[in-house]
Amino acid sequence: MEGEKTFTIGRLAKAASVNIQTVRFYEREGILRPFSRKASGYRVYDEESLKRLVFVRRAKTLGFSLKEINNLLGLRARSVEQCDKVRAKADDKLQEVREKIKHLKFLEKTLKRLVSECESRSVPNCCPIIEKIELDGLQPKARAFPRKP
Amino acid sequence: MEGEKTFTIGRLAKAASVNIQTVRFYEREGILRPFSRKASGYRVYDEESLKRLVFVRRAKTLGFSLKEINNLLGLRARSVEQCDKVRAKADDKLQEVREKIKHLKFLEKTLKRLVSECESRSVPNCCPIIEKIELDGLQPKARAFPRKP
DNA sequence: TTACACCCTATACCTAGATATAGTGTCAAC
DNA sequence: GTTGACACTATATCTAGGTATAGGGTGTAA
Repeated sequence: MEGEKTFTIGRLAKAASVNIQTVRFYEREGILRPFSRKASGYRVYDEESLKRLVFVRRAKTLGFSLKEINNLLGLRARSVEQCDKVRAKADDKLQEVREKIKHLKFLEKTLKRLVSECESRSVPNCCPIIEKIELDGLQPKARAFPRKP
Repeated sequence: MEGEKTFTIGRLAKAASVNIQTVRFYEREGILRPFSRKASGYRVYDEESLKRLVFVRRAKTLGFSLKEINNLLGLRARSVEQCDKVRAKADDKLQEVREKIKHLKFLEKTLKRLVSECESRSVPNCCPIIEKIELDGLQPKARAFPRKP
């Protein structure tokens, strides 16, 4: 319990490839507070902070807003009463994540085909137009439960 | 070749659940130009426009910027010379998409576990803390090719 | 032929998410 | 004990991606 590594804000920022101002910004936004402070006022971070920061950045690239990310990270309940609400929220997010995966897989398929057709030179003038391929299949999506009726 | 459905900007926007101003904004940004214009200056859109618009919106939720989306939609080559460059770009994007899928799948697993533990009441005080579960596993990621050495 | 919903351009404004700057304090090494 | 890298707060600025408003034209159904 002594080998716990700590970071200054600068080292944390560097480790996560994030601007140092961004780390302070996240603190103001309530997303990442330092583990503690030194007498001088210097922020002290631990390994958990780093994991959290990396998660936040990654989640951003997946299209989640800071607010959503904060909610994700706050998904827990301390009592049975809260439990149902938390479970519901987690379940909503789960559906959302699955939708994203589905769409990304379609995009993956499309890109894969584009690349392989390019490589095999099987298509005259080389590359097919992605527009056409892409957009079919991402189609209809009659929503079973419209969000805003 | 006559049954081609067309839209006014308002109908297009509605069909894609997008603000009408946003459609004009996308046009200024070079992302979605109307199929044609009426004599009055009214924009005319076709089915392709709708598909494209839906794709743009979807890609946004997957964490792509408008610039990236534009590049995705423009992935094509008209000559063999251009081909290699296009293939390379598509391949880059493909890797990126796969990374996103990977991270989303991890998030999916975590959420799934959270939901099922909540449901089974297998954990005292109901819900586990997502923070801990979440962040392990999303770890290290020593990058084979650092972006900015 | 007017009324109403819809379209046009141009421009202003807004929010999220950072990023930069100014002025000052800390600390480790020399 | 000074110097250089780094930290602090506070505030200003920037970019992306929209969204709203003003002032005016269009189209169609009563």
